[in-house]
Amino acid sequence: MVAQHVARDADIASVASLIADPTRAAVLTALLDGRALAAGELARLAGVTPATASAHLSRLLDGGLVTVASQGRHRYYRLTGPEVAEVLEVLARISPRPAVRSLRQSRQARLLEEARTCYDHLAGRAGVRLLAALVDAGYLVGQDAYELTGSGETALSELGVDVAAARASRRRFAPACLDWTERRPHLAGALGAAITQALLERDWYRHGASRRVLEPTELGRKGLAAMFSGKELTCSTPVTQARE
Amino acid sequence: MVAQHVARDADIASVASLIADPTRAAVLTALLDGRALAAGELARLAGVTPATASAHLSRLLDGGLVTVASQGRHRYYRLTGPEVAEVLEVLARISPRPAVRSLRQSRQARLLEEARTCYDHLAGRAGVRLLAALVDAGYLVGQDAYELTGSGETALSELGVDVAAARASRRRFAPACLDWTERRPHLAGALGAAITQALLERDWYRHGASRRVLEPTELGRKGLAAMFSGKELTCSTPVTQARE
DNA sequence: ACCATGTTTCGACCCTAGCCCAACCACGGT
DNA sequence: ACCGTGGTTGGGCTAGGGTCGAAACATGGT
Repeated sequence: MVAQHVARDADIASVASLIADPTRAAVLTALLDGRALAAGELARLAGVTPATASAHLSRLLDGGLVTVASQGRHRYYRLTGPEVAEVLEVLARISPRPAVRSLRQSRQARLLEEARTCYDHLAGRAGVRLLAALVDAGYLVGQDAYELTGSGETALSELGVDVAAARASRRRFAPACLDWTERRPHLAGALGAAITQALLERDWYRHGASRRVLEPTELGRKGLAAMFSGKELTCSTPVTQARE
Repeated sequence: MVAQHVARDADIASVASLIADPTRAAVLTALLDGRALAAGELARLAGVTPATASAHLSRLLDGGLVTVASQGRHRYYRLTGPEVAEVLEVLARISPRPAVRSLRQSRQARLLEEARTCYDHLAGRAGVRLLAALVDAGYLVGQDAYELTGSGETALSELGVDVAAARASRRRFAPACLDWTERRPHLAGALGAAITQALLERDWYRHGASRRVLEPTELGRKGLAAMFSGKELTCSTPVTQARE
């Protein structure tokens, strides 16, 4: 007697098995900031030999989770798209938070919780606070998906956000995304990405050592404080700058 | 030399590995309608012996993907919550659509595409059409997340939807959810669930043989046509009723 | 032409994890 | 108190897949 209802669903097990391996998960996580990385770099980040990494990348490629671009003798891998990043984010939401072991890791964890990119938009405490501030200021209205008000459009344009381009994109405009660490929403979608880009271009935030971590600059602290009349958006007592 | 940046993220690999096994994926999919099923029933659905299923369920339990309730000599398993269902749904979105093999499977697939539950709300072509109709009728406004208009509140209340309860729920009220098969949004969240419940209670839709499939009744066709002044919401040429 | 660097392929090893069978435990009914 | 059914546990088998070293392939620089 065989299974009565053969699942006629998509084959989620095959995709899940691609993410299920710790090495591949590390690779995907490393790509979570949306940038393209070379195979060797990914091997190093994941802590395996190039041979092993290559095998994994080949499987991820087959599964359509990553795409590759050859450039000279390098091969740059990147996530196929936001859908893949979303899967990783949603998985993280129901994954056990690992116990912190070492001081170095604990610092890393705190940095990630404070401010990071979630594929291409600001997440973590800073992301949650930013969304709250934008709503408080009357720049955004809505609940789970937001719309820009007139004053919001002006304010963001002044910041250097290309609102028109964000609107023209085929992506959802300004959906909320439940933050993985904060369990409260931050701003995602085309607008979230555009704002984050502007923050980086203005040098209000900078990529940290681990790339996904974002750190506010002095300029950024002041700029944000001015923009939202003194609301505390950045971590006032910066995480101790231990260098390893 | 060990990995340079040990990922300080959640351990997504462990959760993914729980979903990665075809048998466990089948079990989770079977639970995707939100109901609680007995261990033996799940074993039968997944096509394995009770012993095997028990081992799998035990792992899913450890991983927090399912919860269990003992009732007499039965043990009823259910998904832990909507977050788990969301993971499965999002995974399905980037999973390869399996090639249809047999006629029986093709029928199943068509039924699933036409109308099904997505955890606890209507999905598939019918779900997408329903959302479009609700927006067209001016009952819902918004983009990625919706709000109920005055006329919408009246209309849905008449249908037997408990809008107040849906609003009181801690869940997001009326977010859009990108449909896995249609790639267009259907209505999710507390309101989506409440509407679906009302449709079932009114006997406008009934559970199909495979439980996740929903089929409109004659009453439902007429009711929906009247409610939306003739818009075609249900499949006019019903899928051929082959009985195996 | 040659070498150095980055990447993939091949072969071999090991180990995890899924499967079933059989026995055991738990609960209900008679 | 006894059986029958539903469920879990332990043992043994097997297969699939992750790992690395060595070698082949590709590209760029000298």
